[in-house]
Amino acid sequence: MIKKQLIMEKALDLFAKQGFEATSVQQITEHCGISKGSFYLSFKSKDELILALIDHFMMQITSDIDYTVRNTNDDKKLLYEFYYTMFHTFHKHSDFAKILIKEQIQSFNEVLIERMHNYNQLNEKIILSMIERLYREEVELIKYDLIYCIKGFMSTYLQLFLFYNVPLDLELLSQSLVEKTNLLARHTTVPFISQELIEMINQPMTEEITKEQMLEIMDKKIEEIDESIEKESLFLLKQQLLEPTLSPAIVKGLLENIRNHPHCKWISYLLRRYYEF
Amino acid sequence: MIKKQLIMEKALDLFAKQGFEATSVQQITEHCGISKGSFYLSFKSKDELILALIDHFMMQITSDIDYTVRNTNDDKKLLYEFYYTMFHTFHKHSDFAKILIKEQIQSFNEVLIERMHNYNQLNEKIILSMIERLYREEVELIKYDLIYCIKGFMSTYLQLFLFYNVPLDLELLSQSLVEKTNLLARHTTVPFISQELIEMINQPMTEEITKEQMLEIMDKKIEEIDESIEKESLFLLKQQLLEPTLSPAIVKGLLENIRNHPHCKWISYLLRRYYEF
DNA sequence: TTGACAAATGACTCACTAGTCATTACTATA
DNA sequence: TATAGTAATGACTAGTGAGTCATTTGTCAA
Repeated sequence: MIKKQLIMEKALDLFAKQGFEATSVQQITEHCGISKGSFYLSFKSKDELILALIDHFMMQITSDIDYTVRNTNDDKKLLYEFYYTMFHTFHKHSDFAKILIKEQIQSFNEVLIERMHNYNQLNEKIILSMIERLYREEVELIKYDLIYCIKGFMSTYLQLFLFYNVPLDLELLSQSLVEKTNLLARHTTVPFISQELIEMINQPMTEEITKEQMLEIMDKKIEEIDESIEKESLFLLKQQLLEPTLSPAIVKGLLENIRNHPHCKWISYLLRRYYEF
Repeated sequence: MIKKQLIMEKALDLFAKQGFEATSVQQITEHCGISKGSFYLSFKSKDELILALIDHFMMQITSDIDYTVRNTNDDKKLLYEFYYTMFHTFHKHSDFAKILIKEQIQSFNEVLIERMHNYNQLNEKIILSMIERLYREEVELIKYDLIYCIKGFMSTYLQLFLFYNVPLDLELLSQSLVEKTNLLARHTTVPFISQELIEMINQPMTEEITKEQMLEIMDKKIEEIDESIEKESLFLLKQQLLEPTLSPAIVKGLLENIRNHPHCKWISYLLRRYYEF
């Protein structure tokens, strides 16, 4: 167990400096003063190591932030405490944070991408709960945009103190972001990210949607919709899905018909993926 | 020449899917239907290829945005046109954009990091010029924060349409960001990023500052400052730099004295790096 | 001291990569 | 058609990396 921690610590060092791909197991074991074989007694593979690191730190970071949000009773202080804790915990684990930002995950294995996706959703949930508690129905239409703005603030200002090791005043930074967040929450009138868009995004990317699921959604939407063109298009597309008879050009045209209908974005997206347009 | 473009195109494909490191020259040439030797007739190395790609696209993207900002005469439309062009150009080159986000550069060779740093500064300049034109002295104190917020918006919303290939309404997105930017520009009162901080950051990271340059800065600051403690601390630190006589603890204490003085952040940062505190 | 078990080692395998270069295929001119 | 010059090839080199496993070292109870 101790060995495992040693390896994780030293590997973190090297990953933060050189990146994951560029660091060999050899280097890690040398840096630990152990043999290569020994490494494989603690971890089945290099991938298992990075997974352990990500789990270890993401759990800490996530729970730090979650704890703060749950245990700050004073609503007036909530946003400030959130930002402060977030920056503070990332600062505490800055080597890990560097890895997180450098390796945009993406190119790793499936398991890892899935895992990061989950942590991401978890964090979004925490932010959402905070927003809903602070602003109530006032932000109903713009709450998802607010999440994205907060995440935007986090990422740009994080870069600042991770990659230029400049001394920063976290208190001032948090204060400044509190003001910005309040401004956006109270005065934004043009929402961009709708409930539907969020559903599209949070759909697990890997999993394929089945034809049956699509048919189900289409049935529901056909009932919901009043506009005749869209309704008929949707109906024809449903027929096409059950029994392909129409030419690609027609299918594409029908898809175009429903593309901009607010209730059809999700299904038109699925269909486009299905037909590989 | 044609060959070069073919390679760049196909490589872009693979890099966007798998990442730069994970894509071998072999794979690229297979994807092009040419031999390995042929690759090396067009590019001296794999690094030269990624450099060519980055230059090719960054120049296009940067000049697209710059053109729009320079040629939009109507101030009322400027912000909108900026966002729209930015998203539009990144969308047009979405494979490249993916690479840009995935490979956080960082772990590449020196030349590339330097190059990206330059494009980054160029883009910040464009944004700054836009902000100054739109809001004049109204934003003097918060203009750098505004740049960072705009960059934050850009990066989060870019992620949205790069990694979930969801159909997005760029016009609405741009409108929505215009509103947010205006809100922040007109009502923010708590600045975080000062002129001095920006100078710290834009300092080329690779180049080492010489003792002489530090002495020069210190002389200037000693004259500027009125507060006696800070002034004396700075004076002692200057003596120490010329002729080390004080113990590390004392030096650290003196540094602590000047750390929070608004005029001394930069020099205290340099000194801390110099003494490796 | 011995024997049994666990922990640790590092030489080794196998797969893969960037980059080279002698050879071959192609092209255009005389 | 012959020839010179260019473009393209792919087997090859030299190197690296992840992961394995026969062997050695350490530990502790009898």
